[in-house]
Amino acid sequence: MVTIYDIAKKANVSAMTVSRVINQAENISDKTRKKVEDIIKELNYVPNNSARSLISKKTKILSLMITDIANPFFTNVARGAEDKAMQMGYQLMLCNSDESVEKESKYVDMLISTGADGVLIAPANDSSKKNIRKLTKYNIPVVLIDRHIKDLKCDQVLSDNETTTRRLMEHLIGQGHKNIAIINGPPDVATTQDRYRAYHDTLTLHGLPVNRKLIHHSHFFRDSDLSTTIKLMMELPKNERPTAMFATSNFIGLNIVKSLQKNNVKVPEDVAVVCYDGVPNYTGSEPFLTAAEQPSYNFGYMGMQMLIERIENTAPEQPRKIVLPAEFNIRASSLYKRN
Amino acid sequence: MVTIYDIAKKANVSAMTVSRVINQAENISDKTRKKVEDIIKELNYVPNNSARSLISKKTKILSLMITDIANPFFTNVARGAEDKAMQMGYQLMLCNSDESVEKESKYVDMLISTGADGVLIAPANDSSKKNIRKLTKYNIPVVLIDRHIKDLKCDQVLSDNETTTRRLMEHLIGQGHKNIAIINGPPDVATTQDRYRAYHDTLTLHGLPVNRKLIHHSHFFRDSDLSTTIKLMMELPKNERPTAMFATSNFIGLNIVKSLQKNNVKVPEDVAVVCYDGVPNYTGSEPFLTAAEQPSYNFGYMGMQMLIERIENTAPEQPRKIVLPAEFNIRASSLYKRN
DNA sequence: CTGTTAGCGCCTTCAA
DNA sequence: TTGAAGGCGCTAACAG
Repeated sequence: MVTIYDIAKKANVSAMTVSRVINQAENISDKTRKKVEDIIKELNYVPNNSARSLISKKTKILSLMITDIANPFFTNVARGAEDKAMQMGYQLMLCNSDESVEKESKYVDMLISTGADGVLIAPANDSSKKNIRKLTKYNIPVVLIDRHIKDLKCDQVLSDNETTTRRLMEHLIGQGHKNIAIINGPPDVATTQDRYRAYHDTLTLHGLPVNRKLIHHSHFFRDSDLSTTIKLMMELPKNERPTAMFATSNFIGLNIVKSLQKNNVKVPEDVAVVCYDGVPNYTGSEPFLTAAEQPSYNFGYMGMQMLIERIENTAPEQPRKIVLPAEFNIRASSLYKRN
Repeated sequence: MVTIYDIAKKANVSAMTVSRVINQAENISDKTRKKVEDIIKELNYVPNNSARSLISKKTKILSLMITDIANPFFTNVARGAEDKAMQMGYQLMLCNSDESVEKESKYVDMLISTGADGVLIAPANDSSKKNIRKLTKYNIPVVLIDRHIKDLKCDQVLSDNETTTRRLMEHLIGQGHKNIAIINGPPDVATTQDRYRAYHDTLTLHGLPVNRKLIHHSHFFRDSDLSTTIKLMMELPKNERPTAMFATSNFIGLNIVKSLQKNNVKVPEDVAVVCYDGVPNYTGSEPFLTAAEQPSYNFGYMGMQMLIERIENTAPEQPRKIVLPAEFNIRASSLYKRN
């Protein structure tokens, strides 16, 4: 390994001078700078970040902690985050928590050990609070994306849960639906709670009842069979039976549609479906599912920007909150007017 | 920051003893070990990896260099790579090269600086050789995935380009197609070359002509309009006009189908389409495109495994080559028999 | 403008 | 089984 001392010796200067050249210091004569730079190139010298970090306490390493990179929402988040990180001279560590606070905790320890300069995190659930607290305790700035956590003061990039849910619901109500089911995520996740509240409030606002039998919690995984839930709901007496379903996340929406079809319930004739968040359309054909598409790339990009500003102390002291609106795409799955 | 000295002082032992406890050394009395461990927990001590790396020259950081995490093939590669890395106690750095050797080169320098223990890479193109050479020059093991590079001796996980291409082609030939176009990737990428060769050989083997007018190079990006190419081909005299197209990558396949439809060419009636590699089906409906689906997760998982074995010196000295077969899914886009 | 000294947190080596 | 000294590669602080 080539060190600054090797460079120094060959250039007949001190190691300090080499260090100055590397760090673009001002007070160096052009001659020595040139000489040192030439030798650096000649010997293929690359500075050792471990040594630098030991002194500076900075690693230029950031982390993106998400639940699963294979979920298209997070795939785009990652792409946005990495773009911004690279642009600002940072490297990005990828961590998949799989919705598990324990796995998250392992990563947190690794990140502290590594000396990550900051973490952009979509927390697994409300219990992630202790993981995040641990990070901040070690002075590692954290920016929350997608899911906020109560009583945790930090920058965040969130979806406009209230507006988006309301608009999806009002679309259904406008189509004449009265019994609207909600297939939601796990109860201990912020988005689940916020979207439920907006669901509840919108129903109430429009004078519609909130029926506990039409509320179901699923998980976020791809490919889960919701047949049992659907059967239970479809066997309700006609005055309670849902004619529409609100899925609070992308995979839940897909799973509902699949499970409905599997159980011979026609979409949208028997049951209309709307979905919070979408998925990429990889087919040539028209997408089917009505969805409020989130600007996922920007969750990553803007989150990263806030994180780096926080790290580099160019951010206002007060925690900032960015709320990103969704884009509505009304499609066939919810287009069937009822009386 | 808590250091081993803080622990040592509080435990009335030397820093060395603390270090031994951390590193699970054998020769420590149970009593002192217990005492030290308790204090470590009490003070929330986390070892400083920069300091450790400075001595050990190991960072427990690996890199995954791919062209774009948003391509579903690489999304799954990333998931597989990260799973294996985490399982073996490594962290994973994500790098998107965007098919650019220059961007790749920047990442390489950062990775050398960071002291990455190894790199799993899908090289941008043949010119990536110098980037990889640089890594190996710094004794950073490299494992190639998806794209090999001539005269570069290292472990690799590749697709079975020859067999897969041949089977896709023979499926088309079996359907009665004689003029089969190939919409390939950029010429300087290994998979482009290998798949072209197999395309060429299969045609020849079956006594079919290879027509230069039916050979087109596209790039790998999502959403590119292939209308010009398609028009040119469809305006050929009937005896040369393609009745089938072989797309050598997932997004190319999608772009072809879209562009064909846009130009009022019916798939599969006018032109059948087969595709090397697939995309996730996020719709409830049947997928349309005939595809040889690659076990992308395993590219990442097995590649990572080989990389870690190489790093930890548990691999045979000879470079290994794993060839993963594809799964054939014949679908509507190629099911239309010709005479 | 350039060099010297000391030390970041940890571990290797040797000694007790 | 434990400890002391020295150094990994680099840079802050000071000196010249």
